[in-house]
Amino acid sequence: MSKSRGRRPTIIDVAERAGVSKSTAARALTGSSNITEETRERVVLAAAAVGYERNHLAVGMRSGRSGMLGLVIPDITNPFWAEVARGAQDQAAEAGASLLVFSSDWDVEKEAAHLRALRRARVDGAIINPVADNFDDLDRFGLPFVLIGSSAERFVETSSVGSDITQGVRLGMDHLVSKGHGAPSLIVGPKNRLARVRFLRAVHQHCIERDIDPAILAMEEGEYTVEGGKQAMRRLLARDHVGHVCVFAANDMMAIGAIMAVREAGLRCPEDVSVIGFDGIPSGEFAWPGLTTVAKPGRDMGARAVEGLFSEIEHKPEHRRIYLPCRLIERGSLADLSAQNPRRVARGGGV
Amino acid sequence: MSKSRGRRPTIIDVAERAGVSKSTAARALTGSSNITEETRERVVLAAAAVGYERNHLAVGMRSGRSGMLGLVIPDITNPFWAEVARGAQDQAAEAGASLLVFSSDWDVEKEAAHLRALRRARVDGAIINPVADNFDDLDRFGLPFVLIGSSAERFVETSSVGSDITQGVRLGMDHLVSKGHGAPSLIVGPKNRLARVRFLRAVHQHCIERDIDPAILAMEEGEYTVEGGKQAMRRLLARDHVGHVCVFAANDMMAIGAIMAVREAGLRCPEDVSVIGFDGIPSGEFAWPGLTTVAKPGRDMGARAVEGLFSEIEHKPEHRRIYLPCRLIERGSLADLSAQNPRRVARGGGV
DNA sequence: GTTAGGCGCGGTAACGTTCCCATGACGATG
DNA sequence: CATCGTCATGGGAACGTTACCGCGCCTAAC
Repeated sequence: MSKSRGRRPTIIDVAERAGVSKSTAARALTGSSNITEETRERVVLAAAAVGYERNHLAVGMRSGRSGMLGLVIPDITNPFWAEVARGAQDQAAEAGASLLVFSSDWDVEKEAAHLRALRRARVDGAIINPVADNFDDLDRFGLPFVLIGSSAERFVETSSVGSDITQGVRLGMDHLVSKGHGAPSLIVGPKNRLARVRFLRAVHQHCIERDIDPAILAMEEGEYTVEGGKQAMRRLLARDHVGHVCVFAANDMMAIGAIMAVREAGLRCPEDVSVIGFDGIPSGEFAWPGLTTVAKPGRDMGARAVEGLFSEIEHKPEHRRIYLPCRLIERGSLADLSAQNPRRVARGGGV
Repeated sequence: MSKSRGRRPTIIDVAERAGVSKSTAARALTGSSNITEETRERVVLAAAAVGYERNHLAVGMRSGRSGMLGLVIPDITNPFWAEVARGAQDQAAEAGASLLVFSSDWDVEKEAAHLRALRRARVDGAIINPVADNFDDLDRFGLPFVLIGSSAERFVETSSVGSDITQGVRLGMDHLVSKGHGAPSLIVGPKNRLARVRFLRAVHQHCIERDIDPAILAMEEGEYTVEGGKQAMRRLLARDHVGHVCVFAANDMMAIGAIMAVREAGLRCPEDVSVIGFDGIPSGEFAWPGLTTVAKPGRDMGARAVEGLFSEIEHKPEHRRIYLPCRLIERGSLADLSAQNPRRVARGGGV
C-alpha cells in the first residue's frame, strides 16, 4: 500500500521483498551464475508476488540492445507486403523482439524520415525495402540492416533476402510457352525502381535463351497498384495487335488491374487476353478468373530477413544474400493455346 | 577521432563541442526556456555537426514515456486490419510516435502474450481488438488503451473506436430490400466472438422494425476467412430454398468465399445468388462480380484510435466511445429484383 | 548606492538495469 | 592449523537524459 500507487514495481521492490540486494535479485532473474537455488527461488517468488516485469527501456540503455527491430516497406496495405510483415513479426516474436512497422509509400522523403525514426527509437537493426535509387540514406543509417525485395542488387556488401526473380520469370515464361503463347507483352513498374530493372533483365535473358528478340516485346509501365495496371493495360490494348494477347505483369496488383481493364474493354480473360502476374497475393485467388501467377514466398522472406538481421546484429562477419525460390500458381487467367488442347480455352467462361 | 569509433554521439559530445554544460545543451535542444538565442544556436549547430540524435530509450527512462504505441489486431494479413494498421501508423508518425504491430490470430493465448510484450516494451498505451470473451487480460494490462472494432461494448468505462454496426447493417438491409430482396440468409462468425453478437443483434433489431420474424433467417457460421465463408455458403446452398438466394455476410472475406462457393456449385452470382458483405476491403473491387458491401472506414478508425489513445494517455478523464459511420459500396454481387427493373439482373454477366 | 529580483548557466540526482569488484564465509589442501 | 581458492552476496558505477536547485551576474527600483 505504501508503494505501488500507479508506479510499476522495479527490481528494487523485488529485492526488498525477497530480502536481498538488487544485484542478487538481478542475478536471480537473468543469468543463473553464482547464486543459490534457494535464493533464486525466493527472488522469483517475490517477483511474481509484486508483479515485476523487466523494464526493457532500462535494459536497452544498459546493454545497448533495445530488443526492437524496424521494418520499412512500401505499404502495409499491399497484400504482398502484409505477408512479409507477418512473417517478420512472427519470427521476431519468437526471438522475444518487437517490430516497428513503417510504410514508405514508395516515397524517398518518407523513407528517410522513417529511418530517422528508427534510429531515434534505438532499434537494434532494420529490414528495409529501399525505394530510393541511390543508397545515401542507407549509408547514413549506421545500424545493422538487411535488405528485402528486389532492390538488394546494388548493395553487394549487405545481407539481403529476396525472391529468385530470374527463376520466377523463367517459371512464368516456361509456363506461358508451354501453354502455346509466344513472347508476352509486359506491364512493368515505374522507371526508377530497381525491381523493374531486375524483372526486365530476367525477361530479356530468358528471351535470348529462347532466341526471341527482346526488342519485339510490347511494354507499358505504371505504378505498382491496381489502378496502375489498369491504365497500362488500356494503353496496351490500344496498340495494334493480332490474335490472342498475352500479358506478363511484374506484380499481382497490376495483373488484377489488367484483368479489370480487359473486362472494361469488352474483352474476355482468358479467352481474348491472357494475364499472368508476379507476387502470389492471396486475393489473386478470388479474382475472376483466378489469377495465374508466379508466387514469391512473402512470409518466408519476412522470417528469413529477421533471421538474417539477427546474425547481422550479433556476429557481424556473416554477409549473406538469400534468394528464395518462387513457385507457379496456376488458376484461370492464362489461356491454354497449346496444340494438344486447342479448345480448352473456352473453359474459363461458365456464365 | 578520439571518440565516435562506433559509439553514437550523446548530448555530452554536443555540450563539449559547443563549450557548454550538458544541462544547457539539453535546454537548447528541448524546451527553449531560459537560454540565450546565441547559445541555443551554437548548441544546435554542434548537434548537427556531430550528428547527434536524441536517445529515445534514455528519454523514456527519464520521463516515463517511451513514445511507442502498441497495436494488437487479429491479422495484419487481413486487408481490413491492414487498413486499420495503416491509419494508426500514419497518425502515430504524425505525433512522432512509433507503432508496435502484433497479430493475435484470434488466439487468446497469443493475445495475452502480445499484451505482455507491450508492457515489457514500455509502450505508452495500446490499441486493441480483443479476441477473448472475457476481459481479464485487459484488466491486467494496466496501461492506457483504446479498444477498436466490434468488441468494445462490454467495456463501458473504456474509450473505443468502432464502426456503427447498427447503421451499417441498416444500410445493407435497406439496400437489399430496395433491390427487391426479402430477409437474407446470414453468414456470421464463430460463436464466442463479440462481433458476431453485435452483427446479429443489429440484424434482428432491423428485422423487427420491418415486421420480419428474425427466427426465419437462415444462418451459417464460419471463421472470418475466405475458406470459412466458402464452407458456410456450401452448407447454406445444401439447404432447401426456393427462388433467388440472398446472403448477408458479416465480413468481406467470408462474402468472397461465399461467391466462390456459389461458382463452385455451378450457380451464378448475382443471377442465382446475391451476396453482400461487410468491411469494404479493397480486394472486394476486383472480385468478380465486384463485391457489393457495407464499408467500414478502416483507415479512419485506426487514425481516430491513435488520437483517442493520446488523449487517454494525457488527460485521463476523457472517456469516449466513437462509432464511425459505414457507407454502402455498390458493385455487382447483389441482383436487382425490384419491379422497376425486372431484367436488370442480367447486367452482371457480360461474358 | 544598495538591494532585490530575474535570468543564464552549471552541478547533481534520478529513472531501472546490469556488470564489475570487494567482502566475507566456508571448504579444501598442504 | 594455516593459507588459499571458491562461491554467494552486497555496494557502486554506468548507460543518456532531463528536472531541480543553487550560484553569480546584470538590471531596475527605492
